[in-house]
Amino acid sequence: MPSREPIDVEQKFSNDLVNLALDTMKMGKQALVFVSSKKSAEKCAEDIAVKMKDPSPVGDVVATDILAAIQKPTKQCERLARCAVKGIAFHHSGLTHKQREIVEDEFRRGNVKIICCTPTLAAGVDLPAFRTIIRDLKRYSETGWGGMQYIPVLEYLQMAGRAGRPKFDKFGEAICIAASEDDKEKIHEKYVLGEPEEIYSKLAVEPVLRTYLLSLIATEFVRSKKDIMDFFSRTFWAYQFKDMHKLETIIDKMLDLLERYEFIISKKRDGFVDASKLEEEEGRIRATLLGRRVAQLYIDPLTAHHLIKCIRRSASIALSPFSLLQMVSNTLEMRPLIKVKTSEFDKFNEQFAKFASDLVQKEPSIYEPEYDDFINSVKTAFVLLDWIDEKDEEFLYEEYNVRPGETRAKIDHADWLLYGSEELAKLMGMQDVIKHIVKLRFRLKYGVKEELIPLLRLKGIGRVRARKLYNAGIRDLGDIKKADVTTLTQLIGKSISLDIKSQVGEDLEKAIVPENKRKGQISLRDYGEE
DNA sequence: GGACGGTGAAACTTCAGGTTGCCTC
DNA sequence: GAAGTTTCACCGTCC
Repeated sequence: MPSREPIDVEQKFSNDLVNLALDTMKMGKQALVFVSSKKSAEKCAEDIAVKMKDPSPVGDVVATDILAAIQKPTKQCERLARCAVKGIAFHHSGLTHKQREIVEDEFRRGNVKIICCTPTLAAGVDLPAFRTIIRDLKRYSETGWGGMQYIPVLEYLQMAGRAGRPKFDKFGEAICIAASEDDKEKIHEKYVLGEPEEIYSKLAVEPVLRTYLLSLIATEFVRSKKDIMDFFSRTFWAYQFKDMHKLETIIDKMLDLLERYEFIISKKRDGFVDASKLEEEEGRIRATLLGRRVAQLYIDPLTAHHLIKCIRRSASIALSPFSLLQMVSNTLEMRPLIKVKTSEFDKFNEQFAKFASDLVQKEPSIYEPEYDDFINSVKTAFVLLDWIDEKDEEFLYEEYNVRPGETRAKIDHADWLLYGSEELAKLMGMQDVIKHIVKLRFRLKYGVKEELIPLLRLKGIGRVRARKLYNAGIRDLGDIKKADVTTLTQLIGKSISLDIKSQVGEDLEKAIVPENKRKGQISLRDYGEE
């Protein structure tokens, strides 16, 4: 229902967005406000919150929950909590999962009236509101023409589609804010009256094509060039692309690349083949052992190749956590990397100099275009390095300007890529590297220094409790056994003390039979860490 | 006259997000 | 390209 009667909104403040938000609340309704950056989402929420006179009835509780969702609240968390007191919130990828969940749940309960968000909330999350207010229809983009570009109509529809809650409202309102009369015309024409864009096949994206091609070969879904062409000719990509000849050239290029990386072998006529099977074997394409593993791991072959090169090189240097963290950081999968700001450029170059000898990849020249990505990967590695040095989220936010949610996402991705590296190293028979990776993954998972590893084997002991125990001189399972329960209780509380005592085989009460290992915990025993 | 605070213009900086993998003593 | 932040000059007030 694109058109309705004009709505009358009280122009109490100079900020239209604030007026609209207040108007929505006056009606007893809720709204989602879409903006184009994390910073803007936070500022908008704050702008609205400061104009609200009264706190929301359960605002304090929501704020407390938000702060409790993280070990050490950052400025961002405090900002969100301050807004939540007034029933306003912001939502973007910089929030932790728990905080996002709280904001979403409290919005559904009606305790949060307005959420200012980036497009995170447009897709995926089912969170309808009476109104969606779209402040920014332009977004910065480095690709294409650069600068600010109008977002696709499809995206606008995603956002506008959040307006109106099926069970509660008969209709919903999607409101765009225009900066000028010209802008108003443009928005009306492009978005309200416009048609959504055509959908394009994702196969056209190189990393996706590389990955799928290898996986088709690895699973023996295709066995020859002919099979490959048959398969792709039936895809949506080919349907859109039309020019099968050009498409074949692209696929040939990819096959060539995969063969050079030693992920596939194509059998030519001169191979050692039984004469009776010659015809069948001719043109046969197979995945190598390495190629099959890469496909199973679902990492981009280009990334896999980079990891393999680095692992090979690692044999000749003294491998450090930085070596491995930088190695996984400089991959497509870790993008967007944590960016080095203009003002930080010298600082990170200096800091990197101290680690330069640990590098397992070739260092690009400062004048090469790849250097940007490289130095960003160094910064990303530093963030992770500080994380395993037990720095908390607040420190990382202050030092690197990375928000808690972003830190978490980087840790998860790095772990996944390290797992992939571990598997590749196994196939390459690089036992030494594996030892390093396993240890690093463990430290990354819990964010701890090496010395805490023995204590983390215990259920109920994370980075904070392990540190408390360690500082009190209780440094391994033997120390736990010897330690007095009263001492332990003072450090980490009674129930956990009894529990860990039982985990080391001392049943002081009828303790629950402990699991030997936490779910998903990585074993270090094989690697001399007993 | 100097310290201090408030204000506004100018300069500078930065800019969304998502999924994938496992099984190990 | 534009929002948000920082820096800086300028002005008024107070001691």
